[in-house]
Amino acid sequence: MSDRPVVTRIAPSPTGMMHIGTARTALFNWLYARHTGGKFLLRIEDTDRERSTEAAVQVIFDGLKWLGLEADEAPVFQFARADRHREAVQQLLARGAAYRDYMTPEELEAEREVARAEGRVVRSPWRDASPNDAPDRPFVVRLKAPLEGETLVEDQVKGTVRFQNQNLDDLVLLRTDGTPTYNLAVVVDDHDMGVTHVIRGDDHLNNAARQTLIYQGLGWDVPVWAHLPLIHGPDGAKLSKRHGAQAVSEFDAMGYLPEAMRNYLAKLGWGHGDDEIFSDEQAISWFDIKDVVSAPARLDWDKLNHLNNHYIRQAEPARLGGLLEPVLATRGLTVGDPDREVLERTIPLVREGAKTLLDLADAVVFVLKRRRLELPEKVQGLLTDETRGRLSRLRESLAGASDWTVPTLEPLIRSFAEAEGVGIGKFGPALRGVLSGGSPAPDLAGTLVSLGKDESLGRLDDALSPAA
RNA sequence: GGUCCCUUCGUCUAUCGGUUAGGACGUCAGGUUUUCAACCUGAAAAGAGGGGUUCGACUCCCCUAGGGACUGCCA
Repeated sequence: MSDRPVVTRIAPSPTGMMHIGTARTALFNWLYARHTGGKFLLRIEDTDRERSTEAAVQVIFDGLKWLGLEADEAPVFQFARADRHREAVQQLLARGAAYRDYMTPEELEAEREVARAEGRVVRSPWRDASPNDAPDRPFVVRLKAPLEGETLVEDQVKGTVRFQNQNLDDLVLLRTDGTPTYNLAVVVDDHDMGVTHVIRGDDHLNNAARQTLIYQGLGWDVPVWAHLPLIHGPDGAKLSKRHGAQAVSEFDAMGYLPEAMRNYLAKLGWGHGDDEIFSDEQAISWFDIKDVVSAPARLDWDKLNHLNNHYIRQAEPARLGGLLEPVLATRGLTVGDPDREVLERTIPLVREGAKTLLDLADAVVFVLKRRRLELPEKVQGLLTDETRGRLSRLRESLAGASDWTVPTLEPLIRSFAEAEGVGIGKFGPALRGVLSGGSPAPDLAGTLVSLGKDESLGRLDDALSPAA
């Protein structure tokens, strides 16, 4: 089976949000499939009928799409395959690898208590009962797992993990109502989908041993396992709401770029020497599950921000402008057609310090303001008679500028300051205030270029003339 | 309680028995400076503890401690 083409999968259950840990698991599966030239599949584990709404499923699609990790084939819905799962159970029953367990909930509860006290696993008395003794009451079907010996999980990241079979309980395969359980469904689906490598969260390492027993009961090949350590919050505890974010959609809403997320998530638990920033192509050519780190990693916002800043600086201004529009809309700023061009030339001048798209939006509001600007008191305070005089003289040299670019305006401002016999600090803050209305803005020449000649001179005139 | 996993700077990590234990983020100091950033230079900062194995352990083994997962007719 090792020379079959690689098939990986991500198998989230639709809970209404997509956990960032799921996103990283998807990334690793995707990277490995791409690296080996195999396939990356998606299965929706929607057997919990209460939680599995259409909207919850959509959240998963959206999350994967946003991350750029779309599956190579149409998704498989687990619930729809229940008949197939039951069929597998019939096979197990026929082979004597499973049995009907008639324990009542009360009996089970009691056994659980005793078992725990004795430090052993739950055992059903029906395990070895004759089929003739079957009472007429509801039953579950359990796997008849071996009582002795050991089960080995050959894990690509953890190494060989040994489990004593006496510590492995008889999994419920079919519930009283005849519906299949998770562990059964996973095994049957992975097998049917041709999954060769099961790459998933650490929390399933124990399940791997028990699922191995199901594979063996069915006489199927066991896939290659790879259990990834979980992502923890900055404090080392399991990542949850209070750490700022845990859902993919939240990272989107906070203004992170998908390529930054991919780079960051890839570095969380995997790495390639000293390389910190790398492209998808590089990650794909370098990635190997064997190089995944076996210790859990903590989410580090500073580092994510650093990477996001890098990718914001790399991105096409037009694309960033498009991404900014919905963000700006939440601030009540609509972007019209002429604004798009303005935005596109402004973004390169202000993006240096932006860690997120939210920061970028802040950096860009000055250019979207409409005249006449309201000047905050701080700015008005700067407009002394002396400074007004200076600004109006500057206005004249600006009006005569040969062209409206940074290379022209920058020296123009410098020589103006020289001619006035003062430092730029003498009028720069006032100029900026007048042009930006007190909002953050780039350096002076950049601000002028962003606004354009007409708008710049207009704002200057507004400030220098008495309010209407 | 039981089973299993994990443990290098604050954080993410490199090291595959022999290194001044490297890089990145962050931090601190300095520089640049018309705001906020960005940027440049430099610095501090790590092998959980204890036993082994070995000429030699961060690296291999054992124990302890700490953290985590699982222990459902949830997934």
